[in-house]
Amino acid sequence: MAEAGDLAVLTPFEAEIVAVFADLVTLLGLPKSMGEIYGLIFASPEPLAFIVIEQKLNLSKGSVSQGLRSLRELGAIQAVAGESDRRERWAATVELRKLIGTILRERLVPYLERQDHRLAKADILLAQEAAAVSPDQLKALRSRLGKLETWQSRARTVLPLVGKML
Amino acid sequence: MAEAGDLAVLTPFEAEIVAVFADLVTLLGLPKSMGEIYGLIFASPEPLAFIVIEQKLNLSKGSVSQGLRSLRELGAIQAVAGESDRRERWAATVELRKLIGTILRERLVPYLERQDHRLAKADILLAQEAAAVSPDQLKALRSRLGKLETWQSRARTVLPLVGKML
DNA sequence: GATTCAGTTCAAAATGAATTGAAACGAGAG
DNA sequence: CTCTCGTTTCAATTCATTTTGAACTGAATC
Repeated sequence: MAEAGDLAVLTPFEAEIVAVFADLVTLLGLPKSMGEIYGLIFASPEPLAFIVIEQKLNLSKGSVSQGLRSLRELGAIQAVAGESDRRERWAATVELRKLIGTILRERLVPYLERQDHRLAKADILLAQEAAAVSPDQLKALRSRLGKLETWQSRARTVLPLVGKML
Repeated sequence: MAEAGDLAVLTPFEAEIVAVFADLVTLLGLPKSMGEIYGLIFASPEPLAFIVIEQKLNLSKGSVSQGLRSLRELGAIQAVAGESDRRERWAATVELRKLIGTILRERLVPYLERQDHRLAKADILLAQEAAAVSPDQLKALRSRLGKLETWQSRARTVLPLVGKML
């Protein structure tokens, strides 16, 4: 797609794929630059060097370095044995199931655990504070807490399922 | 749960539920204060007045006003006919299916549409730029684009489904 | 019709996250 | 051993978002 001397400019195709991932990543609450970097690598048939990414996306060295690191940690990209020079080249992990799985695991699982703790604690606290409210109100509160627990357990069952389907 | 003169302090139970929603809302990329407000209302057997929310959560009038407005727009809370004084009282919409449905609709649907456009455009652009890459590379790119389109269509089918299950 | 009160608005401040860029690093070449 | 080149690190900056608070609105009360 890109010719040798054409390092500094995104092709329209690349730009579109970059936008796709920038948007996805923003939705997930990750830095946009990370999505852009991944998108560019994903849109490239051959592995890309650091400087190419820096120039095409017009990002600072720092951002590129950080972004590559995070993507590596997520398992979204891999280093490919450099050919001629000493520069590293980066290729996309195309199995996105793994990628999405990792993101879910890193964000959603800790989230669900925090919520589990809180709901368990809320159960205890409600029992302790029960005396302070009327029986009717207590019943209403218990019902609400029950609803929260129901959602929580649904989320727990649905989310791994979704992970598998995608 | 709260007695008449006890307006300014969260009970431990309330605090826990507030934290549950603050965290949920943060995960969804909405302002934390919105989650706190909803959580407090959700944790209350009777409708709450503006000033109670302001004091218990220690938020500014501005935040409370904004938060209540957003929650109203989302259908997460409703005004309840004021009894004695002229203050409004707010009650939680406990059907969370609707709430979650609304959030999904407002965030995910527009997102999916943007992505649809981009992928369609990318298809065209790839055809236009086909000449610039080797046949092998072109094949690889087409395959990647195809993968994106597959995920996209899976997301389109899975997400409404999840909305119904939760 | 003036006053009080509940709530809203919006410009400015605060916060927090992402990005930058300069310095440091370290591997390899000479 | 020193120099160069590619990359990383991290403190400072920039940018976006949320929060604040003072001024304002409008409705009910006197």
